[in-house]
Amino acid sequence: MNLLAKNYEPKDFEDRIYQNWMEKRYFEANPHSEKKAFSIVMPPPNITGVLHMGHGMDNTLQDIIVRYKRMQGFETLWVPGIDHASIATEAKIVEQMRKEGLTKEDLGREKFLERAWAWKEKYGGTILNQLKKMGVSCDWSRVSFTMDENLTRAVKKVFVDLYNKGLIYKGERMVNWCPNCNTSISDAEVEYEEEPSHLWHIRYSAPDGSYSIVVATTRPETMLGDTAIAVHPDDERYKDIVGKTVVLPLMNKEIPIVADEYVEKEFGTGAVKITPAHDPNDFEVGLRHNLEVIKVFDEQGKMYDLVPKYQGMDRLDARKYIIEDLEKEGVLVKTENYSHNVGKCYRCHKTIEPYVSKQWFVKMEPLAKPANEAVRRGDTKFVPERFDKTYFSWMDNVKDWCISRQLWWGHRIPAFYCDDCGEVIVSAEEQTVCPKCGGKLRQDEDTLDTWFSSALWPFATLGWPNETDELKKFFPTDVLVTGYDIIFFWVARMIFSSVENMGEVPFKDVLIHGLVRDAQGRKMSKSLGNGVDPLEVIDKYGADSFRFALVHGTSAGNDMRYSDEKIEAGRNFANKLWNASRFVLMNLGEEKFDNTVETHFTIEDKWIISKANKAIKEVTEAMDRYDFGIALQKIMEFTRDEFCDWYIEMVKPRLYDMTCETRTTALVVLNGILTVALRLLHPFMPFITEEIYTKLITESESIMIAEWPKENPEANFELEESEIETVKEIIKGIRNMRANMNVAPSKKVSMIFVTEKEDVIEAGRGFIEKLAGAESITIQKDKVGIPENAVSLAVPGIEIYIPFNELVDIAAEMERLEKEKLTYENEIKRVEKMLANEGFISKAPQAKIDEEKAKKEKYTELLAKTEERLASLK
RNA sequence: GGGCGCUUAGCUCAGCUGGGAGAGCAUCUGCCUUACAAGCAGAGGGUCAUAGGUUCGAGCCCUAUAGUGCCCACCA
Repeated sequence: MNLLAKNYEPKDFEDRIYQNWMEKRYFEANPHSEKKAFSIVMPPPNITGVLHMGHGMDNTLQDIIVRYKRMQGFETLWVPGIDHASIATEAKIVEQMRKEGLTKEDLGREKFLERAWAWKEKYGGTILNQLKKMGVSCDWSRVSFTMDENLTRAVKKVFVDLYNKGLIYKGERMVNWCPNCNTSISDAEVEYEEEPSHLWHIRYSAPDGSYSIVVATTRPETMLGDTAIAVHPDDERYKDIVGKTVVLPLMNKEIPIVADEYVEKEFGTGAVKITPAHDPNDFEVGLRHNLEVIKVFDEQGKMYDLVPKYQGMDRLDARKYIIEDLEKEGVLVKTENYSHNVGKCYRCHKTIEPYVSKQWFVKMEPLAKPANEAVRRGDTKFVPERFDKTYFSWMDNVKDWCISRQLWWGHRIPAFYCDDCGEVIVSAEEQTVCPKCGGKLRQDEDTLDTWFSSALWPFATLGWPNETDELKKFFPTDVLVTGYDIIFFWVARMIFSSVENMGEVPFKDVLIHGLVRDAQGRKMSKSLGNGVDPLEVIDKYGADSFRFALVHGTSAGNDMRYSDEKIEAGRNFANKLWNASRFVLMNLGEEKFDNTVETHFTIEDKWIISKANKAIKEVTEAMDRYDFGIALQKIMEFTRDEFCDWYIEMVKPRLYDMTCETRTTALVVLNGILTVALRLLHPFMPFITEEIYTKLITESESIMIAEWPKENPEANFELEESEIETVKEIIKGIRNMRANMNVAPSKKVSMIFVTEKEDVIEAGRGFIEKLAGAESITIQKDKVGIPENAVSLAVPGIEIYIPFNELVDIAAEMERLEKEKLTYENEIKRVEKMLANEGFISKAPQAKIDEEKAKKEKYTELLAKTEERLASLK
């Protein structure tokens, strides 16, 4: 016998099932399959990472999609992989070395990279193994890494191609410099945080003291590198002194006063100190006025010896001394409190510096244009749609992308320099000898931005630049699933890289999800210590409940709050399903049948079949819209509210009577409907559905490869469906009344039905007896012989009388009836108002009008019955 | 400064193209009914932020306002 364990214990089977799926190689995709392809590439987690809720959300959604499509018969590929995360990993390794008292320089590049690769080997697979606990069905035979051979080949090719097209160039520009990570970073990697600070007003005087000008600055320490003062050309206050000079305090050096439109007359004093080396706007002003670029501090933020006493100080420490000295000199006019945004490194959160430096850039405009056109055409659609605004607002204003990093861990820039003749060679192959002068070549020391390689992910993981079968079969991919926080970092860059290299978009849809927050709505973070560990949750409740919690009641693009209650709701639902299945299996016993078994459907069989058919339709539609919260809701409603609460209860008498002619039919339907529910649920809760499915009578050895249920137009039994719904209404009404009048559930009572619809009552007789506690049921067409003291209720076309005798709590019943009366009256009022409205009658669709008329009729009848009963009780 | 969300039952949130307000949890009442007390049955609870507008009809569409959150820009 295939019985289930008494209790739902996910630990007993989740790992075993996953192992089995792996052994059966269900996750693996075949590029030579005849089946239509469906593909997703996984956003690769960093090799520094451990599984967190964000991964949980992201991969749950992907797995839902992939399992759904696989069941629908697609040749489904989900490519997993990991990212070398250049800056983050290097920082971790440097930190590890620091504890041993070592620096990168001590080790040298080669030894350092050995360590980095060792790190990758050690930690690289950790998160992927953690993902397995969630039940993800990606093709593990195709794990990719952003630095493996093929990706490296792709990176080099793209770099060289873009260089040859003039879309990659090297230049001295103002970049974002992180003095802590010691590298340049891109604009996207800077995060701005508001910080309280001051606005210092400093007076710069004429050489002869005949005039002076006060500037306002938040960065007094950079004044040592001032090479001008700028004012607005139209500013009357300073008109006379433009073109003259002032003396730079502390440096005792004359600098010019220039006029430039960049200056806002209204801000501060209307005069700005210009430090071309340390401010992007000043740099531009400097270019326009041909100003000298004087660096005040070095790459580590340590002061140069412009003024010897500050030499070697950190720039932010030097600030204090400089302010003191300005004060001593009497040129500090005013100190205002001022709060402003400070750029921070998104990796280490230290203040970044605008810094002039020679770096490699990607020219963005020619790449952004066709990519934007493709998205505007709808080649790629964002879900929800509004996120295309995020994409466009970034892409439309994007500046050239600084791609070189002063790091060792990453793709080394394939540029080679000849120190003898200055020749630069960009080549995918290693070059050692200068083709021009025969001199020795040395390779660029820098590596590429991590995102340069992840941008190629959707096609490079499929083998590009080789023309692989995988690429032919699975590219472009179908959907990318990711959080809104990496739309610029990654999504945008994948799109323009793909349009450039592949001539088409990398994916048709981008499904955007929100953040998983804690129960108070705060972002989960290490520093707050409010992060929830998915592995702990899975260990305690199982992966299915975990996945349920991340999807139930959510909608795309919105953040969600995580709480234990949500997990418990999932666990409770799983438990419900478990027990219902246990019931079905117990009754199936040794029974074996296939689809040739003769069946004689009863009314409740037809009802549940019809309901299942509707559920299939609704769930499938929701799945196709990526409306997973809705889909799951529908599945629960069908499984619990219809199948468990009603159908199972209805068929119990047939099951317990071994001589019942339709007993086997009941078993066939129970088995059949349960497998429908399980298949619908499988993408969401893969383990429990598999555990149960494999014990039922089915055609497939695993639910993973079972067919997604299809709607069957022949399985809509409208009549039986509505009759059972009426019976349900009757039972609910009686239960309600009994509860209201405090009649014990065990107390059986006799009932008299007054109706013309005797066949409905006949059909439902057994159910009413069992589920509403009827002792005897009499059906008659008139009210002859109904006892005086009977309470009653009505559903359309049917009146039910129950002689409760002395048990009746008349007051409670009267109260209930009064309330019922009011409800009906209000409904009638509402409908009448609608029907009296000429606009409604003339403009509303006829179907709607008929619907309202029918309602009026129905409620009028019910109201009359209610009033009648009230009168009889008085 | 610009953009995008959110505001619906005590809490957390659904609500598709406008047509009688929903779920989970919590609360109250009654039940250990041979699948399930992680359960069953029943109940209470909402002028859908506010003010206008469009419409026969608005939680849903438009405008404004308030509160709240996020993203971008970066005027020293």
